[in-house]
This record gives sequence, structure tokens and C-alpha cells, in this order.
Amino acid sequence: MASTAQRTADLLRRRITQGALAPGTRLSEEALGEAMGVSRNTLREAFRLLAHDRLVAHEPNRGVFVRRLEVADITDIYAVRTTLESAGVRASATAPAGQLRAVAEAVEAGEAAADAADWGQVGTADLRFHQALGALSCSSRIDTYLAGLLAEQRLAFATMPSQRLFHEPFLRRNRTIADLLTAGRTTAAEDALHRYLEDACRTVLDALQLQLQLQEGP
Amino acid sequence: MASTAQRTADLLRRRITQGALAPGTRLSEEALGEAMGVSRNTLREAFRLLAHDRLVAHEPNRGVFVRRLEVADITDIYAVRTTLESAGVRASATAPAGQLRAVAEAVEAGEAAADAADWGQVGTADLRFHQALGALSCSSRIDTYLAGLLAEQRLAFATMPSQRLFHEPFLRRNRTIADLLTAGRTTAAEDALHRYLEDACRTVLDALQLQLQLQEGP
DNA sequence: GCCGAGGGATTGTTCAACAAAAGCTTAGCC
DNA sequence: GGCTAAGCTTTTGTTGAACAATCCCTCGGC
Repeated sequence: MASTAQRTADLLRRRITQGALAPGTRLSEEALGEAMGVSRNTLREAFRLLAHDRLVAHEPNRGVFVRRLEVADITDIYAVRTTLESAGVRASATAPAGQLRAVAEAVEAGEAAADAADWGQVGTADLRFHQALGALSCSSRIDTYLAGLLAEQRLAFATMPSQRLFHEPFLRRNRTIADLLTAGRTTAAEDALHRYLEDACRTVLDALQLQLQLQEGP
Repeated sequence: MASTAQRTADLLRRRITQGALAPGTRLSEEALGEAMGVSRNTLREAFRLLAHDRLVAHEPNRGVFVRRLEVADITDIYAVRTTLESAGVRASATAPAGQLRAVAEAVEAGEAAADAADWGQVGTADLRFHQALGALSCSSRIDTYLAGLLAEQRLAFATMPSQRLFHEPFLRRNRTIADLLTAGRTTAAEDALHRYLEDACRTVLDALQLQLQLQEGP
């Protein structure tokens, strides 16, 4: 069985990535510890794990807060994703067949979820698709990096006004990239991926800036 | 002032990367805590930080051990470094001048250390050079990743039989890459970097396998 | 209105204790 | 003799309490 700290971190991670704990929320050691039935020490261990994933920010002597993504974070995340996922696409020629199948499966999962109008699941499938792209590099460290980036990304997703408007346009583009990949047209796939990530980055940035304006207004 | 856990982790990190704590060494909570004058709780926090950098491996209910790099680790580290450092080289055209200067400075530091026959410093300068290459991407996350990879890499350096034989051949190649970069010949620089990392990877692997054989012998 | 002192709340760190797991020893059996 | 298994020992996992250090807010003085 996983350790208590691990389980506590997992639970908090889920709450954060699902938006139940909004960015900027302060996570009090005493209150949370009591609520979750763990000691302060254990909770602090869990915080360390989450801080490592950049889901919370630890400010010394002040506490830990649910991470609030800034413009620089978004652009950086997308820049790194571009680097890592592109590397995966370029490595697709030498990747085992199973990895390519995982890409296709993620696309199908997304389409199925869209048919069921389950936009939360569409988001999950989308992240799985990009994780699968990175996995084409067959590098456990790249897998880890990308998993962290995508978890962080969820911080942005969770605060999106409409999951549907955000995810729907990208379903078809995922399909396009996957098809280009299975057809062996890696260069075309890489180009499509670049454009995809650029557009997605802009969309997220727009939504973020809209949010910041709304916050400043009142 | 940094927290006690942070300082403890830094001290241990230095001991590990300098080879004072050999790979495979078990780090007992009680013994180490007493030796370093910190409580078990604080030490556990420090362990988390080090585990995050992959300098130690945490085996549940068994303890933490100084990481022992395997063949798969070495190849993975070099593969990821290739991806990240290449991305930096490709971005060199748009990088601020200061970043390019940092690359040149790292090369010069390495040459100066070689003149002084300080091979430990040569190793440090070498890592700084590669960190500077990655920094050309102007991405804080890539910087973080590379810093972790290079710290992990030191685990391999520390067990090298001869620092000099290992580092000396790469001094000139660092210079070559830096010169190609400042000349704006990024494609040539990227090619040189690829060959460099391939050769370095092979060298480290050879040394590692030699070590494994020596261990198994008796 | 600005500045500093004081108080309250929260985190940082330590200690002591017990539960839980892993590894070693020893006893018993075939 | 070698193997299995129970029991013991050691170490980690987790908790609770305690105190110091730090930050933040409030209150008072100027």
C-alpha cells in the first residue's frame, strides 16, 4: 500500500487538478491536517510532493498555496511541451508499435468522450494524447517531465470558462496529427503539432488574461 | 536563511556529487540525523528533496540509498540531454547575447581549470557549459530539468577512475561548439553536439560496465 | 496619514512514542 | 544437512505535542 503521505498528496492533487481547490487557495497545515485525518508532519511531506510537481507553491514561513499560473508559466509550459513532444514525433520512426497505438487510442478515447459530451473526459484524453506523443521518445525522464507539465497544465484547464469550447476544436487536430504519424509523415506531423501548440497556447493565454482583467475590475 | 531541511539536503548533495558517499550507501535516518544534528523529521524532508533530484532512491519501508546509476539511466540521461541541449542550440539565434556569453565563459573557465590541472573544476565547468547550452532556450523549466540531469550525471563522474582522462578530450570539443555558435553556424554546432554527447555517453557506459565487471569478479 | 510596538496566528523544527514492515536469528522438522 | 517458519531486532512510517521563529495585523503614538 502506498504511504499515507503519498495518498494524501494524490487526493490533494485530484482536488487541485479538478478545480475543487482554486488557484491561490491557502492550504493551512492545521486545518487541512484535521480535515484529512493526518498529522501535520505527514501533510508537510505531501506538500513537498505537490510542490515538486509545481501544483502548489511553498512560500517559506507563509505556507503553501495552490499554484496560480502566470503568463510566463503558460508560455514556458507550451515552449517545453513543444520541445518534448516534437522530439517524440521525430522519434516515432524508431518507436515500438505499441507506443504508436497508444497515441491512436488516446485520440479515439477523446472522440468517444466528445460523443458522450463528457468534456472533462475529453480533457483527460487530450492530455493522454500528448503524453503518448512524448512517450514516443522512449525516455522515462521525458515521460516524467511531460506528466508534470500536463498536471500543471490542468491548473489552467480547471479555470477555463467552458471546457467544451476549449477542447472541441482540438479533437480534430489530434486526429490529424495521429493520422500523419501512422502514415509515417513525421515532418508534416511535427508541423501540425507546432501549429496546434501555438494556437492552444494563445487560447489559454487569452482566457487567462480575461480572467486577470475580471479580477482587477472590482 | 534557507531552512534546515534545505541546508541538510545541500550538504548531502555535495557529499554525494563529490563521491564522499558512494552509490548504494544506505542513509540511515537515525545515524545521519544524529551525525548532522537534525531531527529525523527534518532529515526526511531533506531526503525528499534529494529523491526529487534522483540523487537518492527511496525504497518504502527499507530506507533511502545513494542512487546507483544503471546502464538504462546513463543512456536515458544522455538522450534527454541531447534533446534539451539541441533545442537550446537551435534557439541560439533568438537568445539574448548574455546567454551566448555565458556559454563562452564556461568554456574559458574549463580551459583555465585545465591549465591549473584542477580536473574537478574542469568537470564543474563542463557541466556549466552544458547548462548554458540548455539555457539558450530561455525556459526556466528546461533549466531546472537540465540542472537535475547534470547533478545526476555527477553520480557517474564521481565514480570515474580518472577525471583527467575523462574530461580532457572534451575541452577542445566544447570550444569548437562554442565557436560554431558564436559564428552563427547553429546546424554545424548541433551536429558537433550530437557527436559529442554520443561519444561521452559511450565513454561513461564503458567505464560503468568495467566497474560492474570488477564488482562481480570477487 | 505614517510609523513602530505588540500580540496573535502560522509555520519551522525538535522530541518522544508507538505501529508497521523488513531482515535476521533460531528453533524445529524432514 | 538443509529447509521452513516463528520470533526477535532493527528501521522506517506516522502521530501528537511542544517550543522557537517568523509573519501579519492591529493598535497606539506622533
